[in-house]
Amino acid sequence: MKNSEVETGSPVKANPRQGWKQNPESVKADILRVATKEISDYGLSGSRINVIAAKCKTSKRMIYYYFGDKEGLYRAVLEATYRSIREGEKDLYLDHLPPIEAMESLVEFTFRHHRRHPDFIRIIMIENIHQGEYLKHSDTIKEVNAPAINRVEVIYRRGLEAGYFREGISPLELHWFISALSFFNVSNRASFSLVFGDSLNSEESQELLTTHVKEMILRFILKPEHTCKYIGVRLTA
Amino acid sequence: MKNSEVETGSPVKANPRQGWKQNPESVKADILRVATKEISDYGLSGSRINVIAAKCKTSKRMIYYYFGDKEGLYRAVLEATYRSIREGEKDLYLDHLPPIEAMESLVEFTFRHHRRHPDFIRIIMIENIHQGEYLKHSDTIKEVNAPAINRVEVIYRRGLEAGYFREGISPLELHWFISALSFFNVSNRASFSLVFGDSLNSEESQELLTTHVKEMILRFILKPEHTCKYIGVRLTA
DNA sequence: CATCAAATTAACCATTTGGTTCATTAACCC
DNA sequence: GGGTTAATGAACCAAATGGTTAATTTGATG
Repeated sequence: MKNSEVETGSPVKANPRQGWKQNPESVKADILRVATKEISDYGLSGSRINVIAAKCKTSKRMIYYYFGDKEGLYRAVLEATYRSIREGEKDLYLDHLPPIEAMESLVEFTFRHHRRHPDFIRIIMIENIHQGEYLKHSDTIKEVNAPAINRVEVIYRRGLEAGYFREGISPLELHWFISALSFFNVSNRASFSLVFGDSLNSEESQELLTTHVKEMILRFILKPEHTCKYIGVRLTA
Repeated sequence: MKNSEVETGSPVKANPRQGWKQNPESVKADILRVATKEISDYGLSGSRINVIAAKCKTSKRMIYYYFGDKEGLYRAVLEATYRSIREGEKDLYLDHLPPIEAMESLVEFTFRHHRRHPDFIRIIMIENIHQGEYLKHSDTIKEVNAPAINRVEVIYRRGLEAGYFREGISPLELHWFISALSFFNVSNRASFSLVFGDSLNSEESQELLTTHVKEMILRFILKPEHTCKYIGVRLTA
C-alpha cells in the first residue's frame, strides 16, 4: 500500500462496483473476439492489452485471469482462429460431384473462403512472422487441419480412378498450390495493389481471377488428353 | 542537469569518447543493415530501437539523427529492401531465349530469387500487416518495380507472336501468379510445415516444387495444341 | 589556426506497457 | 444463511521504450 492518499479503506465509499453479473463464458468469448481483431490488426507486439481490455466490457484484470499473459491470449486466439476457419469448411460437400467438378468447386470455395476471412489470413501471417513459434506448441492444430489434405486427396483419387487426372501428383502439394494462390490474394493485396495498381482488386477482376485460379489448377492435374478437351470445351482458350 | 552525482564537469575526466572517426555513410549503412535484420525478424513494433542501436557500432542517438524516428527508419528499410531485391533481378537476361524457355527461366529464377531473400519477403509481409500504410507514401516504389511486369509482358508478347501462347492473358495477372507461388513458398513456410509436415521443405522437394511451379505456369499460358505437345515432350505427365 | 557546421556520445526523461495487488461481490453448497 | 470459492474491478507498479538534451569532438574552410 503505497498510495495512502486514495481511499482510506472506509466502508463508506460510494458504489464502485454494484450490479454486475458473473458470466465467465461470455467474458472469455468477448475477450477472445476483441483480441482476435486487435492482434490480427496490429500483431502480437503491436496490439495493446490495455486497448483490448478497454474494448471489452470487462476489465484488464480478466484477461490475465483467464489467459495468464499476453502470450497465452495470443495462443488462444491462434487456436480459435484455426478452429473457426476449418469449421467454416465443413459446409462443403463434394462427394456427389464428378471429380473434375468437385475439384473446381473445392478450388473456388477455398479461394472465396480465404477472401471472406482476412482476419484469419492476418493471424497466420503474424504467426509466420514469429516463425511458427507458438504453433509449435499446439497439439490440436495438426488434427484440426488434417481434413484439408484429406479433402484434396479424396477428389484426386476419384479423378485418378475415373481416368481424368494424371498420376504422381501429391495431394499435399496440390493443397499447397491451392492455398498459395488463395492466401496470397488476401495477404499481399495491399502491397501488390500499391506497387502494381489495384486493377486486380475490382469485383470483376476478382471473379475473373477465381476462374483463372481454377483453370490453372485444373490444367495442372488433368491428363494431357483431357486437358485438351477441357480447354476446348469448358474454358475459353 | 539533474544527476549531480555523476561527473562534475571537470576536465580531468578520463577519456569518454576519444578516437572516433566521422563516417556518416558507413554509419548510415550500418544502421540500415542492422535495422533491416531486426525489423524483418520482429516487425515494426516488435523491433527495438535500443537493440538496433546496440547491434550497431554507433549510438542510439544516430538513428534519430539520420532517420528522424522509428517510422522513418522503417520507411528507409522498406525502400532499401525493395530496391535491393529488384536490383538482384537485373542479372537476368532472357532476350536470347525462345519464348517458352524464356518464360520457364523467368519463373524458375523468380521462385529461387524469393527463396534466396527471406528477409525481403518478411519485410513485405510486415508491410502488408500494416496494410501498406508506408508504401502508400513512397513515390519511388512504383518505378522501382515497374520492370517486373515489363519482363513478363515482353516474353508473353514474344510467345504470342510465335504462336505458342494463347491470347487474352494479362501480364499483370501472370506476374501475380508467379509472385504468389514464389512468395507463399517462403512466407508461409513455418505455418505450413508445422500444420502439414515439412516434407515440402527438403532440398529435393523444393527442386521438384520449382519444376512443378514452372509447369503450372506454362500449362496455363500455352495454347491447347502446344500444351499437349509440351506435356508430352518436355514434361513428365 | 580560429571558426563553425556536421557528427557523435552519454546521460536523461516522459510515457507506455505488460503485469500485479488487494479488496469486493456473486453465486454455490451444505 | 454462513462459509467458501470463483469472478471481478480499481488502483498500482516496475521495467521497458521511443525519443531528447546538452555537451563534445571531428574535420573542413577561410
